[in-house]
Amino acid sequence: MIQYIIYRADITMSKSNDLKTMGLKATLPRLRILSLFENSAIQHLSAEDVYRSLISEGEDIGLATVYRVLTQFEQAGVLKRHHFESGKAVFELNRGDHHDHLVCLQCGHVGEFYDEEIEKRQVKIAKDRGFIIHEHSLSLYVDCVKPTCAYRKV
Amino acid sequence: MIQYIIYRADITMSKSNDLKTMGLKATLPRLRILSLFENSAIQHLSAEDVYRSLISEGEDIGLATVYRVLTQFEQAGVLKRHHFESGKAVFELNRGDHHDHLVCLQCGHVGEFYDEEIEKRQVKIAKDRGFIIHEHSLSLYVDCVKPTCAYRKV
DNA sequence: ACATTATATGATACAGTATATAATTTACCG
DNA sequence: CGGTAAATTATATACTGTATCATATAATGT
Repeated sequence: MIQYIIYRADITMSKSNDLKTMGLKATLPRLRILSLFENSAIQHLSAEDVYRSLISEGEDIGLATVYRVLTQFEQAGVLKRHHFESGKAVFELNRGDHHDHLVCLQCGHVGEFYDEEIEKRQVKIAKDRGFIIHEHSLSLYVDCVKPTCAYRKV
Repeated sequence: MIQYIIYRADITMSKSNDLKTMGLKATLPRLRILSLFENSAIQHLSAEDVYRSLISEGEDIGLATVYRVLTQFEQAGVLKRHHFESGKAVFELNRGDHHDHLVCLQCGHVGEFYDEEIEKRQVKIAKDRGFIIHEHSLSLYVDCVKPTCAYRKV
């Protein structure tokens, strides 16, 4: 019992200010979800992934809450939402940078890359057609050829 | 009555061989859907778009059939399926070329572009990381600045 | 042409992802 | 602490898409 109090206090100490500065109450589900993204080895998680992960840790959290919090975090700029070909949205921590994705069709692993030249040409292509780029989505769907391809299936 | 026969015969004449060469029976729903994509001013249509369009033309078609036929056409290489941010899949005629998309967030209009340099760099990026590109998806989400932005909302 | 046979269709039920509702619980602040 | 406003939970409900199965249709052989 005492350990639980300490654990919870620890999380609250380190993260509640982050939540408050984005205008959100520092509730336990929000702290748990934020911690999960910061500590998980897997960067890209679906709502279902988050839900299952917290349930398996013994948290009493609802799926609706997960969806709601993920959307709030996205709006607050803490998470980024991506739509890959799976049909379900995946989320990752927004570390301030921009990058595109490289998704292995064999193992589901999601890698990241950034190419200055591609970025420039995208802006030019849109501009030449009379548009202003709001955002873009570039995903390369690949087949691993490395023996290291043994990641968890997303 | 004679006009109807002529119309139907006309479609059957021109398109049924196309369907047969892909191992599909030349049924009326398939001919209708193929015609729709070939004649529609809007290139990118969702399953719901196709269904509504055919219903409004007086066709007695089921939504399940539309989904089934669209998937068959995709597998046969007649259509290409895309997942934009809307969450629902859209289809377009596969004219053999490759192109990427430029989606206006204001009006939903979908434009196309192709950039040789971007294509090359994508291949190189994947190769450098030990992957072979299977396919890729690049979509620019833009805000129209042209007064001509008055297309139908997707 | 017609009958046969294999396939396709369409209504419905169902699966999966995501959101809306409303009663209960929780966090915040004096 | 205690009051209040907001968040959570479970449930119901959208919405996209697929599976099922009885009926209808197209291709094939005579």
